[in-house]
Amino acid sequence: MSKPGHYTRTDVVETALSILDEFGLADLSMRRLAGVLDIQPSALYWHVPNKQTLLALVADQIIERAATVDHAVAGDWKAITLAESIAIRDALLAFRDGAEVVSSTLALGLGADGALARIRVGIDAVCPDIEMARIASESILFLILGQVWHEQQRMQADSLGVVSPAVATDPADLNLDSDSLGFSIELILGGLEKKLTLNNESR
Amino acid sequence: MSKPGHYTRTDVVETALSILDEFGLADLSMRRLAGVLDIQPSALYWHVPNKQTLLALVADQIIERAATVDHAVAGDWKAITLAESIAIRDALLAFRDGAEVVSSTLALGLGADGALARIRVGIDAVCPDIEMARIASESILFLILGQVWHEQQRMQADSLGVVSPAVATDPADLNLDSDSLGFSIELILGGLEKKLTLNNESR
DNA sequence: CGTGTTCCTGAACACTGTTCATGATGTTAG
DNA sequence: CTAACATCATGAACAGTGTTCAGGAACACG
Repeated sequence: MSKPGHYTRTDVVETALSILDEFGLADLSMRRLAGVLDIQPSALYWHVPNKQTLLALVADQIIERAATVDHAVAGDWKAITLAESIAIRDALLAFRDGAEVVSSTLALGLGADGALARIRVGIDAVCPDIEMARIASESILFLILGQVWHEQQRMQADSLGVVSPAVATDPADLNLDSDSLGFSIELILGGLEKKLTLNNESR
Repeated sequence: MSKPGHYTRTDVVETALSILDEFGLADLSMRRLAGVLDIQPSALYWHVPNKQTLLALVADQIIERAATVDHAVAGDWKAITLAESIAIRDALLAFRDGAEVVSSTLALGLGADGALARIRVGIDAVCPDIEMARIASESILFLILGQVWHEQQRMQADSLGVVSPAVATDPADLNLDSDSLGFSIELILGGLEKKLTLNNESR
């Protein structure tokens, strides 16, 4: 990973992403990143104004790599939204501490807006109330982030080997967590559907 | 805030809580905490093994102070769950960066379980499937944490005065956010109710 | 009086993000 | 060909961070 000459901003972000994935957010320091690139830490500040925006760029990369969902073939709006959510979930899970990185940069409003946009497409199609669509989409995003964050933190705790192994290595756990998210989202979509039909009947 | 003699663990947590509320999580360092107590930083490590568990104790304090909800007078299970959720939301909002602190310690599994327990009481009463109740309760908790975290981060950004004031000081925003949470939770509770009645009809 | 617990001191270690003056490249213009 | 310029890097320093550890003062108990 040590190139001969000069680096570009993309190289820096890419390397940061690989460090994040291998060693976790806690070990992603500017000094370590510079070390991997065989560069002085101060050199990073030519490519990036500070660490926070570096992390924002990393977060953008993570959700940009979420698998694309074919809306034409995916089915009705609920199926589309669910598929899109699962895609985002998988993208977060694909990188160590992915959920925490995206959560933070999203909270700071520094990026990672693509996730919300992707969730909204299915909902906007059937929900005329724009405010209602916004709240529902944000709720789903919070659900994904919260659950994946929780799961990834538990993975790290498990790998450090402190928790009880009886619960930790339950073979059905991964599937169960995957179903958990699907179920939670179905709850929201079901509730939304209910509210939508009620609004239609009242006219 | 400087006592004459020795301090107890409660004093340390209390002081940490006050620093958090006044200056925010970023400014809550062990050195600053020690300074307020007029004590060497190393002295803190007699009361507490490390900063993370200190923050966990702070998080516990925050959600312990959530207003109690009278279940007898609050109404049906949906009203109870909503009231409990609003109480937790208010507790998080009562301290600066409250949502971030609770989120982190909850993700690390170091405490703050009281929040989940409070949300569950209303749901457990009507949902026989224990796994279903768990997922629904966790979803609501993630919703609360995500939304309040977002809101508090925006408050700090506003106070630093960088964002556009046109949107920032919208007078209807606070009420709107409060309604947002209520609406999101209603979505989940509505979806849950739907699933429950379907299960009942199928027997 | 001596022993033991409780709480704290002071110094140090190994980090962290960030700034700044300086310098070596390579590209472009006169 | 030379002078200027943007690009990308150096190396040292600043001001902080969480945490550890040997030691010491104050108090209670038998």
